[in-house]
Formats: sequence, C-alpha cells, structure tokens
Amino acid sequence: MGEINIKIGEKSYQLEKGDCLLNLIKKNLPNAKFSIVAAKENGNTIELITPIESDLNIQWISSSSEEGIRILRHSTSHIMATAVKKIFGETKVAIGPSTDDGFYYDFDSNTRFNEEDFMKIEAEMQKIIDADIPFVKTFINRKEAIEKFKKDGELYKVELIEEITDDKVSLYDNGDFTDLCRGPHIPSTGYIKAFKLLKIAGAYWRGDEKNKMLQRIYGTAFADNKSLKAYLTMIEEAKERDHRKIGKEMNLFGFYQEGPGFPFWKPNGMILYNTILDYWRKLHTDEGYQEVKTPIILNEELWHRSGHWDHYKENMYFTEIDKEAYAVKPMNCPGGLLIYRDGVHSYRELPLKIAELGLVHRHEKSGVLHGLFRVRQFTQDDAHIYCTEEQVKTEVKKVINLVQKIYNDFGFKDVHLELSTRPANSVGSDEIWEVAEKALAETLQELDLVYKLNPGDGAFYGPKIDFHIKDAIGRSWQCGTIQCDFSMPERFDISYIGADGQKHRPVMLHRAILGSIERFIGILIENFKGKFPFWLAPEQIRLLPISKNHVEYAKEIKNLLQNFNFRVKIDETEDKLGGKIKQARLDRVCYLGIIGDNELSKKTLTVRKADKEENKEVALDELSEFFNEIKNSKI
RNA sequence: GCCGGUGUAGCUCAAUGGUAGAGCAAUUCACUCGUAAUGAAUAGGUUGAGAGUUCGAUUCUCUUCACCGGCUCCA
Repeated sequence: MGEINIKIGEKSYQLEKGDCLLNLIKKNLPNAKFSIVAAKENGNTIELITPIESDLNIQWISSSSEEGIRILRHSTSHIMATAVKKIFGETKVAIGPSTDDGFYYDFDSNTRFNEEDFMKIEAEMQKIIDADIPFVKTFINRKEAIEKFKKDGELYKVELIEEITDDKVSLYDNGDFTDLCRGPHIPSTGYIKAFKLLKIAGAYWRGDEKNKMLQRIYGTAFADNKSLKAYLTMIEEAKERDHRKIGKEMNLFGFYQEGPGFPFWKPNGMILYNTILDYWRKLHTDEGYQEVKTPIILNEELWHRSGHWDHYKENMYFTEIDKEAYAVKPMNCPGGLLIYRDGVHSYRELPLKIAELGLVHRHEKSGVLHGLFRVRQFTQDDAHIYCTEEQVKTEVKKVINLVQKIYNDFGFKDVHLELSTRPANSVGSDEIWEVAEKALAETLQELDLVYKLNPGDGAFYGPKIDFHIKDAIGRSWQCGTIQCDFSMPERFDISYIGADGQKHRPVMLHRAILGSIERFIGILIENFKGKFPFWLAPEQIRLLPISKNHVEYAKEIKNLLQNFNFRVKIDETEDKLGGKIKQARLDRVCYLGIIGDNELSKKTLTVRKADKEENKEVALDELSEFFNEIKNSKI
C-alpha cells in the first residue's frame, strides 16, 4: 500500500492509497468534520467516501457554500424518503432533487399526506440523523438494478433506469432505504444540522400533465440552525410584501369572484397606474415614439393571417358579431400592422416607432392566476418599430438604453438579460431566423452586455431579448422584451418605398419595457413593501392638525400643495397626534405635515417622512420647492 | 386544467348538530390633545352559492364558485 499526496490549497496531506477523504478530515481536521461535505478537483465533485487511488489537488466544499448546501439538501431529500417509506410502507418514490432553496421528493402513496404528517416524518428523519447512518454508494449493472427495483415495486425507478444508457448505475443505501441516485451525497446523515418540511403539493410525474399526479413534499435544510431561521424569516418577509395583501390594505386594486383574473383598479391604484403611464408617455414622446390605440375585438380572420390562430388559440377568447367570428386580442401587433398598412411609407419615415398601451386578454388556466402577477387581462406597454434590416441593431440598442433608464428611475439597479432563440413551433424560414438571431446576439455583444442564452424560448414569430430585474429582497422578475420579427411583415405584406423607388419589406421590432403594467405594479408593491417613493405614492403628504383649531390652516396648506399638483389629504379625525401618525404610517403615506400653534403663528409646516422621526420646519413659500426636489429625485 | 388546503362582520380571527362572538375599522357623543392607538355608546352577518341527511346544519355529505400553496403554462 503506497501513500498518495492530497494537496489542498497551500497544504499537503498524505493518505493511504484507497483510503477516503473522510478519514483524512477525521485525522487532520477533526473540528471541521461536519462543515466539509465534499471536495472538488477541476470542477469535478469528489465525495468524501470515495476511495482515492492517485494524487489529488482539491478544494473543500463547505456545507455553507452554494454547492455544499445543495449536496446537503439532496441528501436530506433521501432522508425524508427513508422516513416516509418507514412510516407509509407501501409508498413508491419518484424523484427527489435539491432546488434553489431546498429540496423535494415526489411520492406515490395510497395515503393522502397532510401537514400534520410532517411532525411524524420530521421526527423519524431526526432519528435517522441522530443515528448518523452512512450513505453507502454501490454500483450495479443496469439489468440488475431494474430487477431489484421491479422486485421492490419501485416502478418509477424502473422507468428512470430504463432510460439510462450506461451499463452501470449507482445506488445509495441509507439505512433501510436504497435509492437510485447519481449523487453526490454527504458521508452520513449526521451532517444535517437544520431542516424543516415546508409544504405539500401535487406534481405530475415527470412534469407532464398527462401523467399521474404524485404528492410532492417540499422541505429545506441548512448547515446550521441560524441559517434555517434566517430563511424562515425571509419567507415571512416575502409574505409581508405580498402585493395582494398590501393592495388590499392600501386600497389599490381588488379581485372579485365575478371576474377571476380580471383586476379592478380602485382610486388609489389608478393614481399609481396613471402616474406610471404619464411618466412613460413623456419619455416615449421624447424618444420619438407616436402612440396609437387599436381595438380589443377584431375579426377572427386577422388572427389566422397573423399566425396566432395556429400558435396561440388556446389562450384566446372568441366571440361572435353579426354571425361573424371575432377574437379578443391577446397581442397588439396585428392591429398595429393594419395601421401601418393604411397608407404608403417612405424610407425617410423609418425607423417608425409606434407605441400602444394595449389592453390584451389571454385565457390563463384557472389554477395559475396569482394576484397582479398572473391575470387574464392586462395592459402591455407595447411598441412596434418598423425599420430597415440595417437599422435593427441601432434600434435595439436604443431600446436597451431606454429600458435601462426606466428601470433605474423605478429604483431597479440590478438588471440581467436573456436571449431566447427559435422555438420548436415557429413561423418563418430558416434564413429569416438566422438573420434575426444574429442581429440580436451581435447587438448584445457590441454593447458588451452579459446575457444568458435560452435556446428554443423565443416567440413563435421571432427571437427575443428579455430583461429581468432584481427586487429589494433579491427576487428576479422578467419585465421587458425586445423581439425581432421578419415574419409578420411578410404575412401582412407591408412595405416601404426605398430611395430606389422600389417597394421593400421593413423589419418589425416588438418591444415592451414594463411588460404588463399590472404585473409591474405588483412588482413595485413588493419591492417597496407598499412604501412607494414620493413621485409614485398615491398619498404623498398627509396633513395632521394637532387640534380643531388648526384645521383651517391645514386646509389652506392643502390648497396650496394641491395647486402645485401634490397629492395631499388632511386627517380631520379627532385622534391625538400619535394616533394620526400611527394611522398615516399604516396607510403608508409618504410624508407627514404637522400643524399646531407653532406652525400657525410662524406660517410654516413641520414636515417629516412618515417612517422617520426627523422633523423639518418648512416655510409655506418654500413648500413647493421642498417637495418638488423630492419628487424629481425619484426617491 | 390537475393535486391538496381554505371560505364566518369592511379587515384579522373565535365558536357550536339547537339559526353566531372578539379586536380593529365604521357611526354617534364627550375630550381639543405635539410625534405609533383618549374614553364611552351604537350599529354591523341568509356563516361563498346550491342541494342532501336531520325534528333542527354555519357545523355532517355531495355539487359548484372563488381564493391560497404547488404542478403544467406564462407578461
């Protein structure tokens, strides 16, 4: 038996050939035992229980690193399966991977699991963890594995193995339970220091709705209890930000049984809505866009021509007018194209930028509706740019700049891009797609922008660049999109007259920046937790007279501020100041103006931000300047 | 659409096989108040809808609608 060298960073250790890294840790780094879950060499993960046959130059994977925690969670899913099998013996197991923030395992069981079962399962899991049972990896050949799982009645595993092409498959034993698994895993169950089962949900076998619905149990695991607690707090925090809850509290919008998926905008919500549109319109006018509005219901024939009938009919609503078939628009482009076609266009007009705040309807399955994030009716901040092929890149660049300016103004500093290419079910020739995809990719490269590639995720008529923004608690939302379309111009046979006096086919860029106004407002609500920046806040200022004697003066100030176009209200209730402040904060008013004898005699207003305790006394003739500065700073 | 859960006053939630209560909000009255809740009184509900079991259903059963958590899909 020879010795081999294990190099870890600066340090070197000796190990008996055939021994494993776990023994190295036990001997040399006893304190680190549970915090190292695996090792890594050149990007390959090495489990701590793997026998080492030659010299290695490795890094440790710590249980708190992203990679380490995934291993931990994956192993926890096995432990959960072990526990479930022990308690509910006839249960068959499907798959149990780690996810971004935890893990799940899909089960097929005669028992309907419910959250009360979690206690039992968790207790059983804890027993397994306390026993520190090793994960033992074995390889057997495929046929043998199929026989084994057939004998055990684990038909889902059999189906999985049948699709594996390797001769050998790996199994992991963990006490009473053996699972087909590629790994990697932690050496033994004792590594799990903090875990919790979270929820139960149905999930189709292999994600296909034609297959059987299995029961999925979600859970999460962390390297220590503190991290688990922090995660649970974060979930609570996300709940606090839920736009459905805040929207109700702030009277922004409502959903009623009479119109599932169709938002009703209340007065406060309309202020937000219109403020956003005013801002948007001003910016687009400055950028050379012209605005149009096209009808919501159009003849069904149009949708055959556009390709929507073939590619989007499942999501469309249909109706009948004078015995003719009509459809409710799910997108704005076909209507916009009719306007373009109405008249002759010269190359001198290009690029022609036509914007439309278009109200679209899409039939979404009942189970997917979710507040403003997933609705059946929404307004897109759409625009179609008609241009020559040569102008595409320049125009795409201009749109990207505009997108970045707008996100920045709304307080979103972290934006990432994705490029999606031709989907399976698409219209247009190979050449057209190639040109379009190339144009988008090159533009991104020329701007030196980092982007993620999503092959096959494009729209049916063209490839697209999507914009994702990150909110205050790190969640990512897709909003903007730029789609390059050579097809629709062809289908609608649109043209412009070139310098040569001949007809030419323009290219069409579809683009939206906020995406859906409804959804964007939902994102804003969650990002700001309802505490909007001054320029957006439905109620910007609330005046709080200390007693009845100050109400008259408050009205004077209210008029003054209203004349300067600020949104201001007076709290005329007979509460004490403390009570009024509390109410204003609950209502998420942006600024408070306090009015008492002091202010009355000096002709001033004491201003404070609702959630800060700093007061500032502002003279009446300086009020407009004071608030305008806040408004323009967009904070 | 599928799986599971939920549905009681404007909001948050109690309760029971014998037709429902609290806090906040609302209304009225008193207090005239300086930075997160002044006190009192009043009013408010076909218990999501429909059917069934029962002497009697908000409670049990079924159907249906909506919502919540997922799956699939997506702006």
